[in-house]
Amino acid sequence: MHEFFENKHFPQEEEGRLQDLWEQNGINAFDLDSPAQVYSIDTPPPTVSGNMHIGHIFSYTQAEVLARYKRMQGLNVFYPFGFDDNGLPTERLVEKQIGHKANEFTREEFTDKCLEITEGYRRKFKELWRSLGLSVDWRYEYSTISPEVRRTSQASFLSLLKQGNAVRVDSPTLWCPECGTAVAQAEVDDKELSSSFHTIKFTLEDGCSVNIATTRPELLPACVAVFVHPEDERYKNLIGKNITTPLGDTVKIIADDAVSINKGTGVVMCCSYGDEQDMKWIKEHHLPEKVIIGKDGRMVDSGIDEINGASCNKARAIIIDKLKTSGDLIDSIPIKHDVGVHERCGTPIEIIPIAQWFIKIMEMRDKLIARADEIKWHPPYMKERYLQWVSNLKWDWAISRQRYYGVPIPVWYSKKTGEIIFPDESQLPVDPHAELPLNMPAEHTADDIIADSDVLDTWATSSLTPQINAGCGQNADLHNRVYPMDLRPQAHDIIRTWALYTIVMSELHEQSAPWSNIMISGHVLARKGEKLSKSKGAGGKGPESPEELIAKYSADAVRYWACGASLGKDVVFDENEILKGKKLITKLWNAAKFSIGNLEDFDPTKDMVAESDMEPTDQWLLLRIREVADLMNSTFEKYEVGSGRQEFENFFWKDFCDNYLEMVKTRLRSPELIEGGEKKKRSAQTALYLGLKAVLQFIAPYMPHVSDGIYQHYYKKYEPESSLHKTKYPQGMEGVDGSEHESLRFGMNNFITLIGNIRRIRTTERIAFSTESETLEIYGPTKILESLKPFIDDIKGFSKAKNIQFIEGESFDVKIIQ
RNA sequence: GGGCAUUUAGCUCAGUUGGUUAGAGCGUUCGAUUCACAUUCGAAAGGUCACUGGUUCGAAUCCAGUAAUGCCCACCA
Repeated sequence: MHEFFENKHFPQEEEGRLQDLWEQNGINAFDLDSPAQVYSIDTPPPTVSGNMHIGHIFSYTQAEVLARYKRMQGLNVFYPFGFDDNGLPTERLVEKQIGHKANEFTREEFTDKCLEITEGYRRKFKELWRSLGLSVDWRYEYSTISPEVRRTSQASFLSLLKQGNAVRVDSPTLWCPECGTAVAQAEVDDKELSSSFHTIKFTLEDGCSVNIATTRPELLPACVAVFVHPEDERYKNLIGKNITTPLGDTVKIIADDAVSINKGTGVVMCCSYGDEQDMKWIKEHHLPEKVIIGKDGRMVDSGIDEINGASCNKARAIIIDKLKTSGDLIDSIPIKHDVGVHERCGTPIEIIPIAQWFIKIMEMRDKLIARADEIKWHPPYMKERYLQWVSNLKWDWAISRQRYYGVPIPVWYSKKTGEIIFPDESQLPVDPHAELPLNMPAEHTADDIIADSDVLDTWATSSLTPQINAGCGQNADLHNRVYPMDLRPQAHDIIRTWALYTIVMSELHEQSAPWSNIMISGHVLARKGEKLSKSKGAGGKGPESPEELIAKYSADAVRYWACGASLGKDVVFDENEILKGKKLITKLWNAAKFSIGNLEDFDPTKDMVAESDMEPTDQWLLLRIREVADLMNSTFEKYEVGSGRQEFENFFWKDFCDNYLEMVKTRLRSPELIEGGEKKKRSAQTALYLGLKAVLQFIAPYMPHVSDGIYQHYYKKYEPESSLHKTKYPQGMEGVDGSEHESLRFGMNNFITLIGNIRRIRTTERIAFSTESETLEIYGPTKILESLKPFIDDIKGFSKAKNIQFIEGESFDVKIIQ
C-alpha cells in the first residue's frame, strides 16, 4: 500500500500542503473566458476591528461549502474576498491600540497609523482564511480603503448627488457625542438604562401650577412649548394659554393628539431636541429652536452658567438641585427605560441640528420592498425582518460622518456663493483637503473654496460590494458576467444595514436587485443568550480563538462544526461538535485505508466490472450513492448545508462503513471460499473504487483537505482531474428507472434487517463476532427468503456460517446453530 | 405594544408534502473487538413531541388559542 496510508490518521500538516496545491493549480480560480455558467458570490468583507472569532468562521464556512459544491456542479464560481478596513470600527481599533484618540493627531498622521495597523490585521485575517481552506480567488482581493474602492465609492456618491438622491440637509440629526459624528438610524441600538422620572411644576399666568413629568430636566432651558391632548378634560381650557417654566421662560400650551393622556401627568414639554417627537412638533408648529447641547454632548448656550460646559448627566443633577431648592420639583421616581445608544460605543444618542448628507431612502421604500420579492431569502422568514425594518424606517440614510479615516466626501463648497463644487471624474479618488478641483469655478481661487471635512459612512462603501467585486466599474466584461450576483451570504444582525444598503445602491445605480439569493446565518453564542465577545480568548469564559481551534483539531474539523446548525439559527458553541468532526475525519481516513488496501491488486483502467454484471450488494451501493446525491442536491438547493452534512453522515457511517464494508469483507479477502469468487471480488473492488470516490466527493465541500488528500494519494493516478475539487459531483437518479431497483432495495432491506438480527443474537447469546458457526437458519415468508437468495455469498461471509438454510415461516427470524 | 423564531430523550438537535412502533449524536448501562478504526461495532434504558381545543379514519406535523424562551423593532413626556 502507498506509504501515505500507513499513517494512523490523516496527517494534519497535509492541510497546508493541499492549500498551496489548490492555489498553484488554480482550483479556486474564476475563469472569465469560460463559457460555463457563472455562480458569483458577494462575500462579506470582514470589518477590521479586532481579532476574528469563531463567529466569523461559522458564517463564512457555510458560504464556502456552497462555493465548493457549486464548483463541483461544473459552475464557474466567482468567489472574491475583501476587507472592510476603514470607518469608525477601524478607527476605534486603532485608537485602542495606540492609546490615543484620533483628534490628537492630524488627519494625515492618524490615517498613516490606521493604514499601518490595519495592514497587519489584514495579513493575519487572510492567513486565517487560508488556513481554514476558504476557496476564494485571491486575485480579486480588495480592501475598502484602497484607491480603486475609494474611487468607486466617491463616484457612487457623485452620481447619486447628480441624480438628486444624495442631498445635503440642514436639519436635526442623530448624533453620537462620544464619537463626535452623525449616525444612521440603523446604528442606534436600544439599551436599558436607569433614570428618574421627575415631575416639575410649571406656572400659568393666573398663578396656578401645572405639573409636567420628564426624564430629561436638563433640557428645561430648551423648552419651546408645552403640549396636551386636545380631548383631555383636565387641560382643555388651557390650550392656547401661556405657561412659564421654573427657569422663567414663557411658552405656549399647544394641543396635539400625539400626547398620551395617561402618560406622566398628561402634559409634555417640547424641547429642542429631546426626541423625534420634539422634532416633529417643532417643525409642524413652527416653533423656535433652542440648541443647548453641543457636538461634544456638553451643554452650551443654555442661559444657565452653572450647566454650560457640563455633560448632560451632570447638568441634569444641577438642574434637579436647583428645582429642589426652588420647590419646583414635585417628585422623582427612579425608573429603568430603554434609551437609543450608538451601537459602537453605547453612548446615548442626541438629536442635534447639523447639516449632513443623506441618501433619500424614505421615498423609495416601495421599491426596496418590491426588490425583496426578486430575491430568494434563505431561510425565507428572514425576509420578514427586512420588510419590517424598511416599512418602519423613519430617517433617510445619513451618510456623512465627522470622522477621519474613511472615504472623504468628494466635494468643496464656495465661500462666496455656497455652491457645491465637484471634482472631475478623472480626479477620483480625491482628498478634497489635499487637492483642488480640476474645474475651479469662475472667479474662485484656492482661498475661496472650502473642502467638505466629512467622510462617508463605511456602509456607503461596503454596500457597493457587488459593484466593487464586479471590477469597480472598470471591467465591463466582468460586470456583465458576475452581476447581479448569485449569492449574498451574511449574518442576520446586518440585514438592516448591509443587506438593505446594498439593495439601495443597486436600485439607484443599476435599477436591479443586487443578487438572486441571500443566505443568512445565525450567531455563535458563548453560552445560552450570551453573545461571543471578541475579548474572550483562551483562558477566558469564551471559546478559544479560531487559530487555536484549527491547530488543535484541524481546519476540516472546525469546518464540520460550522456546518452543523440550521441556516439562520444561533448556536451555542460546543467544542464537542468539533471533536465529532475530528472523529469523522478519522473514520474517513480508516474507511479509505481499508478500501484502498483492498484495491491493491485492482487496476481501474482494466478490471472494472460493468454495473449490470455486479453482485447485488455492490449494485445497491451504487444505487444508494445516486439516492444520496439527490438528497444532497436538494438540501444544497435550499442552502441548508447543515442537513446535507447530516445526510452524508448517515450514508457514510451506516450504509457505507457499518453495512457495506462489513458485507463485502469476506468476498474481498477470501474469495477462494466462494464459488466464482475472483469475479465476485472484482465486482466488490469496482464498487469500492467508485463508492469511496463518491464518499470523498460528497464530503469534499465540507472537508476539502482529508477528502482531496486521499484523492491525491490514490485516485489521481487513475483519474483525469488533478484534484477532487475539479471532479464532477456524483450523479443522482436522473435518467435512471428507479422501479428496476425495487427488488434490489427490498432484498437489501431484508439483508440489513438480517444483519441486525444476527448482531442482536450475538450480543444476547454472547457469541464473539469472530466465531464461526455451523449453520445459519433464516426463517420467513417465501417473498423475503427469495429476496435474500441473491445475497447468499455475502450473508455467508458476514455471518461466518458454513451453511445457510432458508426455512419457510410466518415471521422473519434467524437462528445461529453452532 | 408589533413582527419573527423556538419549545421533541438527561444534554444538543433532526423530523421533507399528516400515515405503522417518533429518530440521531453526546451522556448512561451492558457486551464484543486489537484481522480499516488515537478504538470501533452492537445492544439496552430513556419521550404525554410545551399546554388546550379543533379538522381527520389517522396529528410532533394542519388550524385556532394559551404559556414560556430568544431575536428584531417600536415606545421611551
